[in-house]
Amino acid sequence: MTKDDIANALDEIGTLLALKGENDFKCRAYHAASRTISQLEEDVNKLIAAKRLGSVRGIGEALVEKITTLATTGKLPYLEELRASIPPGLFDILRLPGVGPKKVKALHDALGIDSLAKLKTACEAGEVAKLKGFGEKTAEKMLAGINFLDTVGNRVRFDKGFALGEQLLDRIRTFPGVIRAELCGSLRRRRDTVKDIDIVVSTEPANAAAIMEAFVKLPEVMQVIGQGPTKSSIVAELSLGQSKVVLNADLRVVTDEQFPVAVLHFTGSKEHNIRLRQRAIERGYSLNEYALTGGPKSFADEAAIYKALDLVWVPPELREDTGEIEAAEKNELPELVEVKDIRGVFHNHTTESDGTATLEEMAAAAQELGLEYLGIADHSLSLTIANGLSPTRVKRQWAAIDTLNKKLKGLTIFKGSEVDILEDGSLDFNDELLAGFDYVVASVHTLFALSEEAQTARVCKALSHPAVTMLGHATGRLLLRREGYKLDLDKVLEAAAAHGKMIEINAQPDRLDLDWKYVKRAKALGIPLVINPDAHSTDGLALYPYGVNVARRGWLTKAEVFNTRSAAEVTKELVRRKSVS
DNA sequence: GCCGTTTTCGGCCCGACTGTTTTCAGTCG
Repeated sequence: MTKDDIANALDEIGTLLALKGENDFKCRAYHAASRTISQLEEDVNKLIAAKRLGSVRGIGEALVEKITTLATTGKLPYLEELRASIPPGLFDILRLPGVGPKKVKALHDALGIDSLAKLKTACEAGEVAKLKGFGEKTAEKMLAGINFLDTVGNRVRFDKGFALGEQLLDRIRTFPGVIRAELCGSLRRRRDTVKDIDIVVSTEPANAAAIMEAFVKLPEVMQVIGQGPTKSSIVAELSLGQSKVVLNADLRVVTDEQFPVAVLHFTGSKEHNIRLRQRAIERGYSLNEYALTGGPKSFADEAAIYKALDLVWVPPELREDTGEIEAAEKNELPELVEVKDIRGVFHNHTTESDGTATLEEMAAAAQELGLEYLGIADHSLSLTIANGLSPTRVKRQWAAIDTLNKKLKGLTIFKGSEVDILEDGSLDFNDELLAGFDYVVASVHTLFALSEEAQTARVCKALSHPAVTMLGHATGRLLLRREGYKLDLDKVLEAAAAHGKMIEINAQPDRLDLDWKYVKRAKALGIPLVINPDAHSTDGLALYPYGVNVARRGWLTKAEVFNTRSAAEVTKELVRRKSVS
């Protein structure tokens, strides 16, 4: 059982208990434990073996027992009994906006509703509106929710959400009376996917109503969910080329004095905020979205609020309650890597395999971006679907790179390959050819359906090969579209650490693979990370900042990201690695 | 369910908005 499996089980228990009408704090304890387990940097089995699981914050006697049972037997009778007592269709109903566990339970208890289909029928028959605590509007909203379930309320990729958020923000900043406006929430925290857009604006109170009116009438508005004097919610849409992005967007209006506190509050995460409020209470204050009651009256910026709570300013990407409060207390937060620190990238394709730009065009684009070096890593022989290179074509490409390197000023091209990891964990080129590359990115592109055990062994074996420099897109996931292949990532990270390999943070917005939680674990194991755009075009090269977001969420400093080094340092290190292999 | 320098019970972050009520529960973030 992986951490994620255990975390999913605990999360499910929390939801099942809520649907049964259990004490909300008990449910929250399970959800909190789920988060804690999924973000654990240590191996959960080691914690169990060392009898240290109970010392983890939020995990007490009862949870130690359940987690131990899960981890050692792969099953949990308690969860199975809960599942048997709750119809699975209730989870679907729970997804409707404005419908929580209490309403789901009431519908089930009173009308026996256990599926969206039955709920729809009951709403249309007027049965739901007659229930105590329900009414016509509730029934209408549920019907609307059922119809919109496919488009609204779903998470979207960060880059798409950010595009819509920035567009709304730009428009809001032009409203009369707006003093300051910021994107908050998960967009500001740079999460890989987002569920909504949070925007905070400051103004004189007299302008608030007019700003709300203008907001709900923006051209992007599909639907107005709510409109009050200080808060309005809409469903907004934006066309992005072929695709369309639809998201909820909330706007909060505050005075300019309240602005820094409001931005802090709406940046979240919820868990980070809870810790800050507890800290405020310990100091005799009370923190809400408007002020730190009992403390300083006004704040120049967020840092001043943190200071009042005896903390240094925490970068938004770290605000997940995964140790940042403790680190901020001791002034031990890392100095996070920045986009400007990236001096080159390694995993990129050309027209030789499945890219759309030639070697020369890619080089020109890299120079345009101000990069010092560009690694070319086209696909290897067996990946015929991507026009993988034969050894002959590889050698021809090397000659082309040598020629280009003589001509170029200020840009070094490195000779790499994205070599397929074959089924048995061996590599798709022979050792002699592999030795001729400056570096090798090893990736899985086939046989996604192998068992976890086989897949893990396959990747770990590849990592033991002396020619391999780094592991490409570790899990093969496509955000919101495809799960990664089954893999014990903790074992993979340990193998990478043992063999001194690097791991890529694939910056493609639909991959962002390695996930930030594992980036943190890789950091703890001392594994160097490399931010790669996996570019298949000149435009694709410019995607690496999305990988920087992941690196920052994984607490990485400049020194922990290999491609922040200069071309000369990179050359030296790649040569050194080849000499020891 | 967890937790403890107001310790083994009684708390558990805080507020806006909606729809149902007639003072509030539920949901959301």
